[in-house]
Amino acid sequence: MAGRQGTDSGAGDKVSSGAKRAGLDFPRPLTTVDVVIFTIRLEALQVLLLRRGHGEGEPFPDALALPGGFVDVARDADLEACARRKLAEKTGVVSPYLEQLGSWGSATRDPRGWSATHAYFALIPASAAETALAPDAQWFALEGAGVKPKLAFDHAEILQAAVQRLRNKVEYTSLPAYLMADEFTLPELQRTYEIVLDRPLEKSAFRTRMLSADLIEPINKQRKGPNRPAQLYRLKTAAAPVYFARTFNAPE
Amino acid sequence: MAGRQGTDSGAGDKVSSGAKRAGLDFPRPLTTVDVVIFTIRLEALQVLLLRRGHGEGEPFPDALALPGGFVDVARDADLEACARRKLAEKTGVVSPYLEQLGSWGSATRDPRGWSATHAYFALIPASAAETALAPDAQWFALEGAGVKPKLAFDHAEILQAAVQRLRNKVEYTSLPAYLMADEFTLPELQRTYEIVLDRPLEKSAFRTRMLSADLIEPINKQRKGPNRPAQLYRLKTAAAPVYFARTFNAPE
DNA sequence: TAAGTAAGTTGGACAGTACAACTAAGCATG
DNA sequence: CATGCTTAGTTGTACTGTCCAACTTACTTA
Repeated sequence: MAGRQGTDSGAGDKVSSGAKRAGLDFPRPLTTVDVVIFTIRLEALQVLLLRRGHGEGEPFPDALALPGGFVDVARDADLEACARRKLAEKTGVVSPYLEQLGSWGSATRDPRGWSATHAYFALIPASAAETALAPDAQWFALEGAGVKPKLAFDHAEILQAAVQRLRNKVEYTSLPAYLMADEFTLPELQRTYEIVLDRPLEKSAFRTRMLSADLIEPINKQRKGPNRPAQLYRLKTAAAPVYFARTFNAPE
Repeated sequence: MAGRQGTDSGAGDKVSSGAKRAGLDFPRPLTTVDVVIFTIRLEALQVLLLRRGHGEGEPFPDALALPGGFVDVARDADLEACARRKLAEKTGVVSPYLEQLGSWGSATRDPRGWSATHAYFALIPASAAETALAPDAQWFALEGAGVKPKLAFDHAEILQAAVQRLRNKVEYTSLPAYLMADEFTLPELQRTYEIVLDRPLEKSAFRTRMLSADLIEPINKQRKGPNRPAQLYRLKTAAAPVYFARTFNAPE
């Protein structure tokens, strides 16, 4: 039933007398936005988590949680702006890759009442992962049972969905490019893919795919190391990710 | 922006005296769920739309809109249950393919105030597309400029996102199987793919892909027509869709 | 019996990955 | 300065699955 409304109300929801209209004078769910922020640190995929406070009425005191919070109807023009705000507040990072992940809402996920969260996931380069980090924020590797320690709300589920979505898309997109610094070598990019996918990739197929995509371009510089120097590349367009027509190998 | 909900409500969110906790005693966005319901009718991909009423305070009177409405915190255990409820109310269909599409929220999408909708998309077989259809609901083909006539809210954008997501996934999944009747032939399945993708597919590659996937099984029956009869198949498991390792051809 | 149409098969060309061996360029060691 | 080690990058063959087109099969209609 597409709820009709009482008199209403624009922005201030006066409850019109006896009109029982769902949504306007019925209780509204809490609305939050959470952001799963990934980076690569120490050869591992890591997520930014916050230690929650323990003020009065605060659920899940001292637990770890994803960065996020209530939508501020006065400050946030839309959901994505809200997500960017929370991202910036916690990392100082301006505009990395940000994608909507999904939403989770139920009567029970927040002890304070029916609540729905809009989850986003962001990829930021390791170089930006340290700067201006909020004091209550910390990076956690998610290998094995690493981050399992119970997260607040249903954030463990959201995090798992984010990892799954990321792994899935890395299989056939150029998303890991957003985890790289401005300049990077092909072996570094491949390593990033391998860390996210948690499996080794074929060197020559990987190079063929990346080089034939309209994704990166060589710059006039090399990365010197103890061995043969590697050609440095940079992203061609800071724009949209590339979608490949296949996964790397049988997804099974 | 005024409107706090007085004392209220939900699962008991008492507002502690003077505590100014965002979200609890701050205004909450409206929360809705919308469902994009697809089927194949008359050799075309079609969507279910509703003609809105024109009661007092109703935004977008008489406009077309996606089926949906406010989350009912008393009846809906979670968002997906809410989506299934709305799906059932409008089509009578019980449990087709239902996937979360994303969420749209902003200060301006609903004239009544800051609102966020959780969008789902559903696939139902043509056979079920007629039964128990709500009186205000109607199927619309979305060829060319078919359904362009302005939809309420940002529903045009949501619909476009749904079509894009569907087309994308059809490229490398077995989603169209959920648009089929219980028994179907391979040419019928291929035709469904072609309708959704709006381009012809190669017969032999299509057959190879479908038959080598663990998706369908032949039944001991044939579809008789004016020409050579076709083998009938059914879905092996009513369960999860199959993901193929490639798209059908270069997506560009 | 012949023509027509759609179902289903077959085979060669092609694209991109899988696998493995190879060359290239730097460093460290003696 | 030659040798060996390590990583960057290339080459070539095998294989998988699509692309493309011709072919066979089965049934209807004239």
